[in-house]
Amino acid sequence: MSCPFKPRWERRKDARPQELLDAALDHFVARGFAATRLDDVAKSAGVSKGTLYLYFSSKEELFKAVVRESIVPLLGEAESLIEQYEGNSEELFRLVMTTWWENVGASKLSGLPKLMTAEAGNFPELAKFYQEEVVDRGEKLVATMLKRGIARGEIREMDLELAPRILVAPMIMMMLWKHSNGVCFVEPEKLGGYLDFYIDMALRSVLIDKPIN
Amino acid sequence: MSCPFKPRWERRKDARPQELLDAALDHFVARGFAATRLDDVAKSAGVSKGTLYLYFSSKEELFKAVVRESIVPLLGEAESLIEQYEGNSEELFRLVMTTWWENVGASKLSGLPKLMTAEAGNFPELAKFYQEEVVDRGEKLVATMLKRGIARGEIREMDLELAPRILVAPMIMMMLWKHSNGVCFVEPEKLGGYLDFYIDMALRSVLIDKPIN
Amino acid sequence: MSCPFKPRWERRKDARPQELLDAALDHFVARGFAATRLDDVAKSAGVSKGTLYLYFSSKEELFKAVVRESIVPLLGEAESLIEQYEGNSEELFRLVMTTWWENVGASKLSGLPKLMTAEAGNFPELAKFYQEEVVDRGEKLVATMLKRGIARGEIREMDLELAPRILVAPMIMMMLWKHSNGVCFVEPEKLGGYLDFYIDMALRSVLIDKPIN
Amino acid sequence: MSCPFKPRWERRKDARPQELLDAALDHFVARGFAATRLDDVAKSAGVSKGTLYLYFSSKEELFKAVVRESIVPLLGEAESLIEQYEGNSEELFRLVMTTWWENVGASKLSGLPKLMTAEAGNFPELAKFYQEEVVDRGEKLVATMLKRGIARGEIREMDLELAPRILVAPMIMMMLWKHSNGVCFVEPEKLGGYLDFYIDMALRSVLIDKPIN
DNA sequence: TATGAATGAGTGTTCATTCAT
DNA sequence: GATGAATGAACACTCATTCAT
Repeated sequence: MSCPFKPRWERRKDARPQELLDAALDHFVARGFAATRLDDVAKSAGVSKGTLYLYFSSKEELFKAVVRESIVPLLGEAESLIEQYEGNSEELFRLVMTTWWENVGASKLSGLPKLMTAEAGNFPELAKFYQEEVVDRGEKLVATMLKRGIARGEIREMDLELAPRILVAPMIMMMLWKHSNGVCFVEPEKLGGYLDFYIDMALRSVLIDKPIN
Repeated sequence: MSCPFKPRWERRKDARPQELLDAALDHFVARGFAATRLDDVAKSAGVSKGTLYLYFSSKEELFKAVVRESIVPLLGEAESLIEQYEGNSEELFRLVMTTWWENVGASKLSGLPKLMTAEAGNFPELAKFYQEEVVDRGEKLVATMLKRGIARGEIREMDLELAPRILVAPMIMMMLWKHSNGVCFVEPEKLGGYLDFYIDMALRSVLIDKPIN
Repeated sequence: MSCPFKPRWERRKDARPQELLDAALDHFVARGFAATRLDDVAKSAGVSKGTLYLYFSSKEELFKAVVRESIVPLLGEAESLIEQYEGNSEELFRLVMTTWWENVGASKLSGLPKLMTAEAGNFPELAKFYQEEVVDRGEKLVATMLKRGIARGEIREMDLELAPRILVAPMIMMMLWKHSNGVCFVEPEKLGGYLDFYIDMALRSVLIDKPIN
Repeated sequence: MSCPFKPRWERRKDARPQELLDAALDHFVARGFAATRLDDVAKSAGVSKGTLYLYFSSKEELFKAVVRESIVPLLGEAESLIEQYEGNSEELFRLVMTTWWENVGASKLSGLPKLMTAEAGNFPELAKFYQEEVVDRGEKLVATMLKRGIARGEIREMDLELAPRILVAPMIMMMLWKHSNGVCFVEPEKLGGYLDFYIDMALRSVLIDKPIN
């Protein structure tokens, strides 16, 4: 709280290797919590299984750390971007979503939604954390963007509680596709097309003057 | 004999499989494949663990059966509905999505997308099956609806490969929300609001003449 | 005891189907007691698994019955044959062993030694029964033969406690070979050669005047 | 530390496999493959059940290892003994068989024939391995001994394909007796008598000049 | 008498967790 | 700190046994 750089969850070691979390994220995203073997995580990280326990007291703690550490960098940039932006709503929405996709969707962080979708029921506290730190914050961010557009007369009036989640849904789905091998498979090179199309559709549903594209 | 509580052995073989699949779907959706214990599934279905093996040769086969049996009846209705419909595109879209939500989204079948999202990586063949029998078929259905609207001059020209998936994404997300306890939690009574809002947004993004609503 | 035709173990049903015992013997011989599934035995006999329990109260009882019923016809003939025989020892030995092989070695009863070898440790009472009814009786039979030969001056003096078992060993081994697929495999058509050779060897070791052959 | 009772974790990895194989051999010989519980094997070896899986990937692999590791040291000595021997055939045969009995028959390795007899049908590949590495090699060894005796004019001409197996049969049977509790039971102290008697009988059947004994 | 669906104890196997080194 | 052998609870799966029909 008073320490601005220390997240609320306790670090056991300051030098807690990021490699472990990286390796763990890969496996958790690919196979889910239960099906992930710590043996495999350890092997991927190039350490022994016992070493994992030097940094995380259990598989569950490792999982929580993976999620929490992954979440940190997610939303900060976008929030400040919106606050400072001076252009019109269409450009802002395009910029935010494109940046989001480049920074998150294209990185391994895109696995988080899949992870939380699959495991929320098994990790209620973690789900709550995710809900607050990502979902709520993300929706507030979009609501801010919409409110700004309405104030500028670029975006029509609408229910600002419902709109963000519906508006963002396709973006989330695109991240799920990336990690649902075979289901809703989209060739990586086509994802860009989906992104543009999605932005276009979203703008058409909120802008007063439809974009030309 | 006259006892109102049927003794265990009196259950009919014909009724069993569906009871088992129902119980299994509940557990698989709630906990995922690996974390689901067959003991629990059996208990939920009111049978012993051994009985499961009379009907499904392994946990994996049970899982596959759950997915396959759940989706078969899903899409037929919608397909014939579209074929026969004579009204305009807005009404058709509203009808299809509302019906879909009532039949699928509001039932336990809504758990399937979560299941496949979480487990696709662990069951490649099943993922392929799901992709072909559900995803592809569902998208074709939406594409047909759009094509029909374009022909009738009600819907604008658009990329019919990209549009269905983007258009449908919020509907899928709504189903995921239902089963991601805590994450994106939506109070059940609010889901109706989301549904209407979603339909409105979707229509705005495709109709030539915006709906009034 | 007082009933000359009723063996000492109790029959549960007079009409106890021989088919069940036959099928069971096949499986027990082929796979051993523990690895034999009653499902398979039932299927081989063309009945349901439940039917087995109409005739045998447990797998163990079935096994015992198989062994006991199989043993019955084993030794009676040979005993009376020896008693009545009037020729010389060489001819008698040849006759007894050849007959034995034709009646037992060539039939499915040849599986008994394998069965008892494998399961004696798990069925002590059955082992005792087999020991008394087959082994001891068989050795006494051979001892009688030898004693007769010694009295007739055809066979050398020897330890009549040790000799029978050693003398008969190769015959037992030949029965084991038949049922030890792959181990000590002997082509069926060669077994006859082994039989003749064995008889010749045995006679050489006991006759005072070596046979010519 | 200075505690005379070694704590569990201090056992060396190198020593483990052989301890496990020893314990497993005991149980497999006593009860057969199917009836042997890995729990019991582990307990006999003083480890937990899971430890077995550090060394053998399955019960079947453990069984195979037991057989394979047991036979390696079996035949080498006898082969070189025969090659170098300079005395007459009677002495050689006595020496080989006596040594064999001391080294194999009197050790727990004597359980192998029983094991293979009982389980050959369930492990075809293992049976083949045993046949080639033990049975064939053993018979070749005896054939060599006989050929040598024939060349020296001490042993009569005979079919060298049939003779070894028949000649050796009683020795094998003696090993089976040891492990067929109750069937053909021979008091341990009498086995020596059987051995001498067997050697005498065997020699009488092959030597040109009968031994005096 | 015969059936076969149902049971549940038993066992092979996995894997998170521990701990002496 | 790091290791990896060892543990044992947990769980998938089997199969002898039961019993209403």
